[in-house]
Amino acid sequence: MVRVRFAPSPTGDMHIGGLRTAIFDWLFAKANNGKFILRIEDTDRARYNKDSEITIIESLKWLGLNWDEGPDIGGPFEPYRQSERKAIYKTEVQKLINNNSAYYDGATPEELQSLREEQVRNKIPPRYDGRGEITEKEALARKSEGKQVVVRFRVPKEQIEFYDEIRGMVNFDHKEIDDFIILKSDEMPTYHLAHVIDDHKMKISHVIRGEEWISSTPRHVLLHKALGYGFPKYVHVPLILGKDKSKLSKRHGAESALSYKDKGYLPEALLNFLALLGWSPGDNTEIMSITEIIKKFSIERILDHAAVFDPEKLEWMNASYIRTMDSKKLNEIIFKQVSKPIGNQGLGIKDKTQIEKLTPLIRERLKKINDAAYLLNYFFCDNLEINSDQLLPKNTSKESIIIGLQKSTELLQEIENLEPEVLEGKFRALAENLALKAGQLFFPIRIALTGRKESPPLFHTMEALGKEKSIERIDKAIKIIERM
RNA sequence: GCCCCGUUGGUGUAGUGGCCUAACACGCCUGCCUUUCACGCAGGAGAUCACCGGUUCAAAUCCGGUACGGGGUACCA
Repeated sequence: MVRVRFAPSPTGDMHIGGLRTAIFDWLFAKANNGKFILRIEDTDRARYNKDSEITIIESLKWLGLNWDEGPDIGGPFEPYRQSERKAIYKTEVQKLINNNSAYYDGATPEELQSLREEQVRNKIPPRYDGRGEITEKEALARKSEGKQVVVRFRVPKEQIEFYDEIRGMVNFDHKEIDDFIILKSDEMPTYHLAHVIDDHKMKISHVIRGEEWISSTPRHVLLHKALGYGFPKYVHVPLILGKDKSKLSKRHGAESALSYKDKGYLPEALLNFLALLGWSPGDNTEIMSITEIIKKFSIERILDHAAVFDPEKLEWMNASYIRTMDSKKLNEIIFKQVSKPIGNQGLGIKDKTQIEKLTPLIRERLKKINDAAYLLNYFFCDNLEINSDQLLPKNTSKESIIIGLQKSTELLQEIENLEPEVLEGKFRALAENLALKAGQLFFPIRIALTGRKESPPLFHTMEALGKEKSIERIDKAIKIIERM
């Protein structure tokens, strides 16, 4: 039975890198009919952030990465929050102490610091030498005096190796690893101890996590052995780097998962894109439904090197999803966006039917959903701002533009139903009568109607805008030109 | 410093010893379509597969070294 877990620390926002790891976890579980478990690793009280867990859960839910067991829904191995599992860790630590695999240590942070400094000064690798080891009795006495005591793991003098599913055998010399802390002075376990115990107790089959964990895996291997546990399979997935090839961080702009939601990215597009960072199906297909990705996903095809995050390609993929999206759904999400207040990337629109006829006009121009407000803006504003210079193309005289616009309003007045094909025929005829090229007439009209040089096809815009508004805007443009 | 992991056009990937005169996608450029933008379509530029050496009849693919990049070296995860 495949059981994988995503085990974030609630110390900040969920980032793209973490999200990608979660995606691989989830994909692997789904591909193998396994279980996906969410476990919150909140053993660091100093860095703990209350909102973080909420953000993490929201991010995963947004992407549709649903879990089978977790802190919110429980499961057969609850609790799924490490801070609630202290008793379990304590028992296991006691076992370790009893069989001499771990010891109490009374060295103070100051002592540790000076030891480290001395070692660095002498150009020897900074490593703890076990000087603070004390007996259980001494530890108890110290604690009652209010002094700090930790528990350290006694690293055995043996060669350590483990098999990484992506990279193969990895070897470490025991000299590289010093006696590390497994229980902190606040009686919280460290990550190393806690996750080993939990992965075992929760019957995790595959530990899928970021590459940054490779160097500490020997400790985990040792811990598994000392505790008498079996081993999970290790899968260290490549990191995601920023444009400058450094680990993705705040420097690279808003990269928290939820910020992509705010920016108008579709969850299915983000998922698809992220799945392709460090993995590929092998046949060069890129746009894939979630079902397809699950079907094709395998650990063997995960790459062993980091990938640079390219926001431009993400944007392309997002736009591609928007283009092929079901109309009803597109209407829905565009409306959701533009119904937001004006200051919040919306247009304050209350009536959904207003959007339905406009969706086809902006669909292929939309890269991100929150671009909708800009693209739709001129359909809804009452006082369109017009850059007067743009009304006069260089190749056309002021007079002929005025005449063209005037005739246009007259023409519009006569037409009953504004159908694009009909409009186009009539306006082309008008241009011909006035001895103007189509563009010479259409361009000023476009500016008058939209205030912009680019827009959806003119006559579709006219139709959407309606007769009254179109005439009104053209009249206004004529007045502007006359004043020039 | 020490340890570990990597290295195919700017970016993501394909490639698992001969089909590689290196494929696909994003981006970039040109043209077509068109009333503009976008979409779409047709082309193009861009990689001596990090470098050096070895194995082999044959290497992007296997081995070694070097360089470069990344990660780790905490009472953080």
